[in-house]
Amino acid sequence: MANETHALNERAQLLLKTLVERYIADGQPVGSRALSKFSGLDLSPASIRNVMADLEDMGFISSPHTSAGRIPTPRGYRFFVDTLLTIKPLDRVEIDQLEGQLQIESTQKLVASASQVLSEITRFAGVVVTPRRSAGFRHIEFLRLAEKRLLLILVTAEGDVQNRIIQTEKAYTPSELVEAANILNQNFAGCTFDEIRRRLQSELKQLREDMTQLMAAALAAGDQAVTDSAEDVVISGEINLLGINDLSSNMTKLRDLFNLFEHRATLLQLLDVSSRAQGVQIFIGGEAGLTPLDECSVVTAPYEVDGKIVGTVGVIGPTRMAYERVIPIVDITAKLLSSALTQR
Amino acid sequence: MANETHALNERAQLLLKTLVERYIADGQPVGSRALSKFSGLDLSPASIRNVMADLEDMGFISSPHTSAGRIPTPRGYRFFVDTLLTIKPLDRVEIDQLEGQLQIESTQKLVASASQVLSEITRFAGVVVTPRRSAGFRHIEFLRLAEKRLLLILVTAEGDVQNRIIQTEKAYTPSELVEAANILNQNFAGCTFDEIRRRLQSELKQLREDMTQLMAAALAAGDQAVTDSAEDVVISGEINLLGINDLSSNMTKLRDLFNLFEHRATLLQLLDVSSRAQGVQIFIGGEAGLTPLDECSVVTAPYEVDGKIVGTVGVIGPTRMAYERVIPIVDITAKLLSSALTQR
DNA sequence: ATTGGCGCTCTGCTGCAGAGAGTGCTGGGG
DNA sequence: CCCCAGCACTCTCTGCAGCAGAGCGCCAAT
Repeated sequence: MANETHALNERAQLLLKTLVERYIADGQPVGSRALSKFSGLDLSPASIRNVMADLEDMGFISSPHTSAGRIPTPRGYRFFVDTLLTIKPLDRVEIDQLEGQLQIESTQKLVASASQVLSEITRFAGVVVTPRRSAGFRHIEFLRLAEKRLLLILVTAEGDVQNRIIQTEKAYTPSELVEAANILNQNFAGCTFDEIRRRLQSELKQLREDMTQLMAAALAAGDQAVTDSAEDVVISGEINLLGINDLSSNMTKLRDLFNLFEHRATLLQLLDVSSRAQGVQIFIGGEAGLTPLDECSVVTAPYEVDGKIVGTVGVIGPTRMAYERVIPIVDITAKLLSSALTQR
Repeated sequence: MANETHALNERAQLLLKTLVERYIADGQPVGSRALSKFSGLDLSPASIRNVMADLEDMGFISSPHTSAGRIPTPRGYRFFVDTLLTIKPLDRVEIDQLEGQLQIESTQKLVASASQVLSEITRFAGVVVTPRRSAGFRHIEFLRLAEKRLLLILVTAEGDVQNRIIQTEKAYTPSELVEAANILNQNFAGCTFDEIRRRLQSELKQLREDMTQLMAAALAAGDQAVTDSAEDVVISGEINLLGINDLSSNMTKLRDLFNLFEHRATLLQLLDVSSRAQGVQIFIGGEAGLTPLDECSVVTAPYEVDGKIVGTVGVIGPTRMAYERVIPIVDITAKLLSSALTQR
């Protein structure tokens, strides 16, 4: 008995597979009768019951109460997705549809639309971790708005634009502004902002005093750009989860879940794990160590720019989800995102 | 009887007031006994019952069933907030706290933080309609990223910055880019984009052909800027509403409500009404004509820039909310927002 | 006009019985 | 040794009845 714990013969596997499939399909505990009908095995319910008892002993399924059918345990789901699941690839039409909804105008829009399309197509919540980037300096521009008010425009090496309005103590002439911009553009293009800060400090004496305020503003904007380019999580379609019976039956749990969504840092930590692996990863129930996700699963896949992993896309839905559908969707979305980002 | 319909004597008013207050406080239907205890009127429950019957006839209160107490009808709430409510102004500390949480770095952040602070302080959902602005052209810049890739930076008259990456067919030289920018900057500063389009069209022949693609891109960015500066609604703290029993007992209604939140246009329409009036406005239940808001109230106030109303702030919560607290909060927030925006 | 008292009504809880679903177990057959 | 029909058992769910609690409406007395 004990040495059988990890040996699942073919029949048991097939039964587990159909049980999980049936349960995912209609959310009701699955009884021996149903299983004997749908397994295709031509076994009587009585025989099936024996196998089910074994599966229960091994911790793959459990019964909510004596006279109900069986439902998969987290471990059962785990085994299911790891070895039993047959995923059918998306057909061309679906991929095109997916691709068509990505908005490639800007990185931000791309990420936001990816998250949204994931939520729309799966009817669960879509999440995307924004790309990690190392903001470097490329170009700066000072624009006169009013006598002592300037618009500062800063372009990072990655092509992100940062802009802010600054109040100055002195009224700069256009040529002074051009000069200040030139100093930065010609000497520091390609540098990180820390480098610029260091080098400016050592060369500070050589700068006219009225230039320093502009330089300081530029560096502040640069720091902001660095902060903005830090990782963040974009979530869409949380509302979809309101409609899922598995989750919304328990109001307190539902609230915990939504609180988690507001707590970006925690979520980020979870999703970052996924970016260390290749390909689609699945977290079932509280596997990630987060209690609010008890009844949820998270399906993630990393995406990359120029072959380097820079972020993660994913879907958060009930553990009872159609994995064979969600997995390829997440997979393809990650790939589409990668290629869209690499093109730019 | 009939001519009494609109005459509420003082006693009836006091009783209605305490009834609504008690109901708001603990959410239970209020019976005659409770009312006789809390009204301070030294009347027996039996007498109170008579008055309550009158109030029910007049449509101010109703009973969920025979042997329950009474709860206010929408009309009862209406009368309550219009004539019975005594609001206590916020004390200095609360105002300072409110003001301290507004982020004045940029208009966007300001609006977002206003919405957030409203939701945090009331524990309901905060909404802010972004300021109406008429995007005009001020300045443009073309920046070379790669051989056939440009970064276009467009500054509107209001100081908003629009930027986008464009693929060009031809590889422009830096001087060509400067030239294109100059054409626009020198001839069209201050114009609307429609004007620019019209005038460009008539002068098209005089432009070198290679300039037209740049101009087209500039106009496209301009249109985008106009679109971006259109009104939009920022909502925060929707999650708070999950915790409200009045709302979350009814899953379907809750979902309808959250769907409404996603449907910006409808919400915008509702909130725009408020910007036609001066001061705080209150919509009770479905008064606004939106069924998803049946159990909700919306408290709004317009905010202004330089004396002109440009948007609306507000709170969406259950009809059973502490109006005497929410009203001054919304009021002050609108004022703080006005002054923060006027300063810039 | 106010009020105490009485009867009425409606909800919510509890206990109970019967139906339905599904299991575990046992003993007989291939 | 595997399979399976049959049977007793367990648990949930539903409907029903009874009962207590809360509150009202009405009426007659003050």
